[in-house]
Amino acid sequence: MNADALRGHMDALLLSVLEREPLHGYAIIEALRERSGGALDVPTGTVYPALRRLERAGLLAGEWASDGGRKRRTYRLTDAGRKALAGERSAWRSFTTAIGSVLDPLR
Amino acid sequence: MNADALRGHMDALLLSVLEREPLHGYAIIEALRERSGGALDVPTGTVYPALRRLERAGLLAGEWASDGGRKRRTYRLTDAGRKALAGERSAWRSFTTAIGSVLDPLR
DNA sequence: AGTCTATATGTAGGCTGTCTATATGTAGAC
DNA sequence: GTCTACATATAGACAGCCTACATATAGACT
Repeated sequence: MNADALRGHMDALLLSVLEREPLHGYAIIEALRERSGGALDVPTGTVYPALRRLERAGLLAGEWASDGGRKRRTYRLTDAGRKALAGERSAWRSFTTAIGSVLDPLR
Repeated sequence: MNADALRGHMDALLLSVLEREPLHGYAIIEALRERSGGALDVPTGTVYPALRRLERAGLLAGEWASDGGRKRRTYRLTDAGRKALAGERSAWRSFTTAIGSVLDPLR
């Protein structure tokens, strides 16, 4: 997976994986890997800053929790985040349609 | 169309639009707009440097031509470019499958 | 006791490709 | 003589993803 290709789609991925249940960063990385069948292996240096960014933007709400001695920051979708996710899904469809119409010789 | 979303897919678009026939930069921009039904309106400041980059990489071959007083630089796919296009198409499919598997709730 | 792996978060700095803004010039319509 | 379409190009800004590094706990294994 080319790194640049992910640009601008990271937000959609993070919001989407948090749609069903709140998760902490490490679990999000695993969820992305599992859901994509191993294709998406996003480095921590990408995910943690992105989560903070989405939190600052009000799309996620983060909260510290403890599991034994380990500290986790669990994120959940806010209402604004849920709306943003709908927008991201719609944008994704437009995007794939547009690129596909150029790339796909059948259309 | 979000600018960042295009990142890493510009090469595929340019190679693809040049697959059938050689075109010059301005015509490429129009072709992208037409093929995508207006969704793709790529600025000149993106296309011209990208074409030069692809030429440097050996995927395109450019040649100056004149139509009356107007000078055009027409680009055609090289053999390497044709191979690269096949790779880009394959990468595009993997990419949409991966993102789709996370974004699309039906899967 | 020491090492290793998995779990868990985070930052600094680099890279690179897309964008905005600007510059230059021809052709043709009005 | 002005406006729009055609045509190419560059400088600099910007954003976000990456690599590399730093830190720490838990548990297994030797």
